[in-house]
Amino acid sequence: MAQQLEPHRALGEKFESWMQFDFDATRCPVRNLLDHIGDRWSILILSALAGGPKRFSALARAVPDISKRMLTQTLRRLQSDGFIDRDVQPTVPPQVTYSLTPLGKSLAAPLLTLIDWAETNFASVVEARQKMAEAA
Amino acid sequence: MAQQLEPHRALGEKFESWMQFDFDATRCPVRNLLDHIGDRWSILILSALAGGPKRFSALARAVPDISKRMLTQTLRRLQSDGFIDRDVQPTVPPQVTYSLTPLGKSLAAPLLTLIDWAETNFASVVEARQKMAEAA
DNA sequence: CGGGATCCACCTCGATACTG
DNA sequence: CAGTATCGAGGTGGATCCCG
Repeated sequence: MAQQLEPHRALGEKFESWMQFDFDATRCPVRNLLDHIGDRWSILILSALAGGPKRFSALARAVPDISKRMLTQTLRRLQSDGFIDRDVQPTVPPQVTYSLTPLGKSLAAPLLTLIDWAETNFASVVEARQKMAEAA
Repeated sequence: MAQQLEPHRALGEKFESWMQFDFDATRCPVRNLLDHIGDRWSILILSALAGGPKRFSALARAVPDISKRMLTQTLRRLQSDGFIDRDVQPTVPPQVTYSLTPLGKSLAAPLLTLIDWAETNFASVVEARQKMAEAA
């Protein structure tokens, strides 16, 4: 067990040709995480919830261009992964509040680090892209 | 300028119905970054290069289940985004070495933080998922 | 060795309509 | 308010073959 957990940093000499071995991405922690929250919406939802519990409609406003379909789907996924809690108040109309679990909060920390990077370095990124475009 | 840069954390009261305003994801730093490196491979490539410059075939070994097509495509993208440099030695056979630019290195830092999280919390994640599955 | 070009299967995702 | 159901376009990405 735990035999092949980090092939992408330990460059092996055991692989000779193109991709002929049984690499299982689901057993690699990084790949596994990325396969679950590496889509377009999960990180956004998690970071929105990092500010505190929010209702379905509040999340929809926080991520303006997400559809109800994708919001629901993403929330279900994050819930089944143990990152968020879903609290339903059976009132009329119903109120459903989502919040981070302890595990979710722990994940949100490095995510917010990444978000901070994006915000503070956005100008540099745009500038770099323009320079690369000019060099064409 | 910079008028609507972070709608997903500042929950506004200015949005009343479903998605009828001109939100441009490319102008949001977080969305912009995610749209560029939020695919299945970019983060893996960047983290592989964080360990130092590597050649094409070395990267292919580092990310075992990527195809040449996707590796090339991802590298081109990261290059045109200013995250990596491409150095071609016109020998026979050719040697092409990729390395992080300063901007790429700066991005790699928060990425490695995330990767660390994945590796140290993998067991907890698996455990959480099993508990959620049982509760079905 | 390090690609490029082409073809095509999947499958994610948005749009739309309906519901308790 | 907070979803579910269905349909269909589009884009991602794998497979394969070729090249300097």
